[in-house]
Amino acid sequence: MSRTLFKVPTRETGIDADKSVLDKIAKRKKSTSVVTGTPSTISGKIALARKLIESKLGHLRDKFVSITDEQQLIDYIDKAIQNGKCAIDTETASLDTIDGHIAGVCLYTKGMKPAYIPCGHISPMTLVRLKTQLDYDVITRELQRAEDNCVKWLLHNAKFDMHVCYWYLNVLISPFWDTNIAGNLLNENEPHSLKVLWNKYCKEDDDDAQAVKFNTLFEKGIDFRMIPLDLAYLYAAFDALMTWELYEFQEPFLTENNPVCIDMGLTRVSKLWHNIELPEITTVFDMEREGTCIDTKYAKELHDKYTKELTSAEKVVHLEISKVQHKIDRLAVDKPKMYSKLSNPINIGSPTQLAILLYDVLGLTSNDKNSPRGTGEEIILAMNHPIAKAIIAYRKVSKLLSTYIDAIPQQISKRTGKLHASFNQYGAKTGRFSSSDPNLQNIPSKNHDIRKMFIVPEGYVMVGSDYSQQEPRCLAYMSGDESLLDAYRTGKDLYALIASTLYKVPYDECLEFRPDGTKNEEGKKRRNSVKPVVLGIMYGRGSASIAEQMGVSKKEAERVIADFFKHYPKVAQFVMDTQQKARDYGFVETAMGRKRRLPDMQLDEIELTPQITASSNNFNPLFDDEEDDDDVDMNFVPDDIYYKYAAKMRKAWGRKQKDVVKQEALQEGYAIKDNGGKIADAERQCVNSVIQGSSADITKHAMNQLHRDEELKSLGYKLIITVHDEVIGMCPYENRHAVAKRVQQVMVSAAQQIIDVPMKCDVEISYKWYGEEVA
DNA sequence: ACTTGGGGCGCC
DNA sequence: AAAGGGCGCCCCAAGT
Repeated sequence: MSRTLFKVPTRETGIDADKSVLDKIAKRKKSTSVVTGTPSTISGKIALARKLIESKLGHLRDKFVSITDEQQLIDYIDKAIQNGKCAIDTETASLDTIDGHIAGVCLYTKGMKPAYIPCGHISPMTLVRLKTQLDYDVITRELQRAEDNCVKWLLHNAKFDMHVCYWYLNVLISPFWDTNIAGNLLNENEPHSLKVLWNKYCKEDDDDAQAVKFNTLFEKGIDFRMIPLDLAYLYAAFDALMTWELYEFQEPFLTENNPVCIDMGLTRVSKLWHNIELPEITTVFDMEREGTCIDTKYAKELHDKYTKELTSAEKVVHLEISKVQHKIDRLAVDKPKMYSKLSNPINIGSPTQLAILLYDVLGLTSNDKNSPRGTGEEIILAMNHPIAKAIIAYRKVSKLLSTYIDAIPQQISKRTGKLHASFNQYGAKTGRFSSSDPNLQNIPSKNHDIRKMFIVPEGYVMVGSDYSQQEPRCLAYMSGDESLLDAYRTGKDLYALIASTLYKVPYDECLEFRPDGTKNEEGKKRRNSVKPVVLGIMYGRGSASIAEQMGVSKKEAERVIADFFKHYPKVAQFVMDTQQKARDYGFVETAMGRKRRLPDMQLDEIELTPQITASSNNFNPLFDDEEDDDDVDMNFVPDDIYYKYAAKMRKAWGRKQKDVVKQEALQEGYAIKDNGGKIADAERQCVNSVIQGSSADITKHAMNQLHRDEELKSLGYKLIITVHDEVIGMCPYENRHAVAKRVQQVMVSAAQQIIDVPMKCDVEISYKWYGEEVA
């Protein structure tokens, strides 16, 4: 692998260390810890950590090792190379992998003691780096030697440690396994922290080794570099051991020809793991490492502009409030409790205060039965009160300012001057990415102001590429509906085609533009009105909701939906089959075989629990003694009773009627737990998981292909952002045309390696996100 | 002082 | 009768 390293990073000596640490020292004189018993001084926290570590991990003192001798490390790496595998984990001062500090590296390979190699530890008193640790250069050299000798690195949450090794030790790690992501593939419905997984799947002895969470040993915000070396290794080395053991547990499940894998029906999942998710780790790591440029000067201008807007929006609201000051005064007398919750001036950002203002002061009513005191946009605007628009305007500006304009520049790395957001590869249970710190997947798109903050370096252009109708194409493929597939194969506009069949109007009359290029408002209307139907089916929406989206009556929507299913019968079949599969097996699968387990699909409609109360019909004083419990199944429910109430609950419409049935059952001595809601939720998730998850399969595969494409590599193309059906990269200005062409080819071919439907991909070249196109 | 849950809202 | 899939972040209010 010929990935270029940057120049040797500057390393902290520790002397100029964290301002936050100094702050804490300064603060400690002021703070009192008497009340809570929680130590607030550094030395107090360390003393507590010592006590806890010694009691919980003291027995590991001789089983683990702290490496501070060069030859010892060389021997360790020799063994790792000999074994061909090594678990690695890193400890850091904070969760910041770029502007923070490393504390040490944990290693484990079979035949050796789990090891901690401290390197960034400092004296809590003087903040000077401890001299008893190996030099950074030695650790870098040895890790690089292992990497060069193709050691298969086992990690948990690999991307984090890859960043740490890269930014603080200048070593690029090639991950061989990630127990976090693998864990998600094996069961997305469980917590995936290393300790929890290890305790659940690997711990052999209840009393002996017990994985202890960081938070239980260390006070919040403690800098691991200050933990003394004789303690640090007891906690840290365990992580590498746990990662190794968890890998050994997971490996058979995700190895294609292993009987365990076959028996568990994980063959396709294992392929997904090796062919997409595992390579994706490096793809995403490199993407995050590259980061995004932010136009900070422009951000400042935006700050000024929107701050002014916020102030004026606030004024408008308060002007409206001042008009009803007399009513507020009256509230002080009528409902003092309510009044006391109001600040002066009223905080528009507080839902509580806003609700009091709208419902108690102004006496307005909500149009939403489900939230009688709601303050959401729809409810407020429906009130038709002059204050409504002002509140919404204030909210809009406030959101933009606090979530984007002000927050994003703050997260720019001091070290690189770029924004290095996180892209969480298994952020969603469907397999989709999520993004955080900051979330680059919810940057406003209609308002171009914010997106224009995202720029590229001098001499570069931004290359945005997005799949056109990715999810509907997945629906066409997964359902195998010929009419739907035909629409894409003949290159027709899907929505126009659907509108044409549903409204029995010629196809050409359902397009936004006529052949001569002029706008056809009627056509646009028809086309847009069927979008909610397709989307609704993919989201598992009901007819009422679709009707609202379409702007027609519920009846009309039902007719259109029924018509849709009539014309696209395999879509209807697909929805039913998908749900039935989930009921039978407890999961659904994407195009690549990614699983979404939906255990709620296998719930009984209702659960009956016998109520042993004096008033109930089945009360029997003889069974009231606890000794009798052994022989009697206290939860026994006759079948006929179950079916009787299941049927009654099914027929009962609305909460009121259901409550009546529940009361009736209670009289007969049974408490009903209604699972109807959970099952309905799961039913909606079935189809959506398949479509959303298959789309994720495609985008992830495309990202890997783009990342590894030799032509794109030589053209200097780099990924920087992904937003579900969209991949954003950059390249040198002069290569823009070649890159655009190639990106499109790769995106389309990647999709077609997964779904057999023609795919369309639009590529745009610009200098900034949503900037004007560059020719 | 810090965490948690809810409301609200930005995106696909 | 009502029925919206998947996220993360902001703020507030209440709980520890």
